[in-house]
Amino acid sequence: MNLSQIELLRVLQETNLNLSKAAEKMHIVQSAVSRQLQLFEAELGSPLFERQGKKLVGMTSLGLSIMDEVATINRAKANIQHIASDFLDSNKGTLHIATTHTQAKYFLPKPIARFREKYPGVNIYMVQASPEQLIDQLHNRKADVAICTERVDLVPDLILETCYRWYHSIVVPHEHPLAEGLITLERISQYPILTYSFGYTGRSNIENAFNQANLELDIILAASDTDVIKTYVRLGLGVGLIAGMAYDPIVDKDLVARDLSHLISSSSTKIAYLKHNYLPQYSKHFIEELLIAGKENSY
Amino acid sequence: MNLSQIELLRVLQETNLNLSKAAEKMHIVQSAVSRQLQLFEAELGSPLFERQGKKLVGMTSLGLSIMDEVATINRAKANIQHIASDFLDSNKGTLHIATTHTQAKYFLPKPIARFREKYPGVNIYMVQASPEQLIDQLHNRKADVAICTERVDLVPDLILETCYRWYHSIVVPHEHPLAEGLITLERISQYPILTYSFGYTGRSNIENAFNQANLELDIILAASDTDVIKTYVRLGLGVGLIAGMAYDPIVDKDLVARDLSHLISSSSTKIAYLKHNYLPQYSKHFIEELLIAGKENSY
DNA sequence: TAAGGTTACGGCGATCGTAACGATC
DNA sequence: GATCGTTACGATCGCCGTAACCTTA
Repeated sequence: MNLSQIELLRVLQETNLNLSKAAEKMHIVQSAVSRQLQLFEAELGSPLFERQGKKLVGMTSLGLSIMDEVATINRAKANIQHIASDFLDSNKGTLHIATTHTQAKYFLPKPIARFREKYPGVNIYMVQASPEQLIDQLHNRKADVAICTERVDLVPDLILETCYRWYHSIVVPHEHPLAEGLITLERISQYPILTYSFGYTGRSNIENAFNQANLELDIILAASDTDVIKTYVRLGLGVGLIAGMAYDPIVDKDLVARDLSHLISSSSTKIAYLKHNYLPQYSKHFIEELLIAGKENSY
Repeated sequence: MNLSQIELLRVLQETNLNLSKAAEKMHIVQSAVSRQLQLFEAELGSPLFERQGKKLVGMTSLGLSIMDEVATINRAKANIQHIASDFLDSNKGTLHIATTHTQAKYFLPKPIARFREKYPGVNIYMVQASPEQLIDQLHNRKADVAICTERVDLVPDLILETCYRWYHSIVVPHEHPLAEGLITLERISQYPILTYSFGYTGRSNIENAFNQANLELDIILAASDTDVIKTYVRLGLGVGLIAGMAYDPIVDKDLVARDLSHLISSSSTKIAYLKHNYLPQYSKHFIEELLIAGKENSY
């Protein structure tokens, strides 16, 4: 058994059990891959893959039952390499952050600024993506840390930390009826709504609140991006239902924000990163900064 | 990086960083080990070991920080091998049980008999040892499962399952004053005591009970073995303070057992096995049998 | 000087690449 | 015949063992 054989198993999974593709990925010729697989199976004493003729069409139960261990070894190997390269120059490196537009624009600026002060040598790459993509980014190791609100529960091999809690608000032009008076779900539901796309920024909490009150929402625009929503609110298309922190009293002074904390339950923005994955010191520090910034926030 | 280099790191730890001993353990010459270590350090870019002259005297912080991953890889590798050899003939194999005398004699016979009925092809090796040794047996992979009462809490990388709870009893000859009347700690403390050695079979619970009552015990004999205790009780040396389940109404009919459940808090016998360690199907079944037998017991 | 570690060098074996072949769609 | 996998064979590179050498208790 050797590490390239272990790696081969991983690559084979990624290539739908195609030996030729796997060989390409591993920068060796296909025949070498074929032999290595045979050698490994011979060493273990029984096949790891089901074959139809010569084609690999699936894994044997033995193959399946060792894949956990295979993944563990590959993870640990990558971790060793990261730890070592990290050690060489501990304050240089790259931090990959995956997040959604709302977080990137309204929450991250402060913690990122603080982080850059402390680690000026670390390059920051920010990837914007949908909540589901965020998790893929982590799994593909394209991101070290993800920050988002929805769809991150119940994913195993992720570590989740609640960063901060916040409430939704509505935003309307000053002359809109909802700019005045007591806000209720009933009143809101009488107007066309502009809010986040499904799966974004606490959208599910919005759904739940109105569903429970047996009210239907007339969502005429769904965007993944608060700025788009605000733009169309300004045009008078309807009521913007956005994250409270996305209202800026200065920039948005032509709009009125009304807090909905009594109507829609709080959403929590979370920090997610891979379990069993080595994070360099500066990444851990960044997470610290996020948590601190989260505590300072009170939207 | 390759698996033997990873293994080398483990072996070096076990040999107090002695390259020659490590080479011996790995069945290669010392110069090969020296070179492999250099190659690995070169690959990672910085040394893993502190050196005084040429001698290895400790690990660098890099070395220390990768040892977790190293251990993980070694574990996973061993697991793969176990899973595979297990797969070859799933109902043959060997089950190594580490336990103390009391468990071996009074608790294990029934679950082991049941286990043998279901897996007649599995050889059972039982190692008797002190509670501390039990844990070493697990870590050294000399045992798959350990069953014992004391000293197993707070050890990381062990999985613990409570098997059953039991109480202490005293045993005395029929003519002894304690054979009659209400049993109290005060009464017991007036006689010479024969009980378990320190660290064995709930001994710490005994200590605690008498300490809290501000009573001193005159322990004139401490054995790791209930039979020794009973033998000397028969000779009239004093009061035997033993695990309740170690009194056999038939074999020990010349002795009287008095329950102490109202005086000494219950002890719990636990099943311990290594986290992250592959156990074959039959071993898991054995643990099931232990839990079942534990539930049936009511000492 | 014994014990532990490094360096130099030759040889062997593991693994790769080339290439021809076999199977399956 | 295109794709995918296996087998054969020669070449290469990695790794081991021998052996001489260095260093420190």
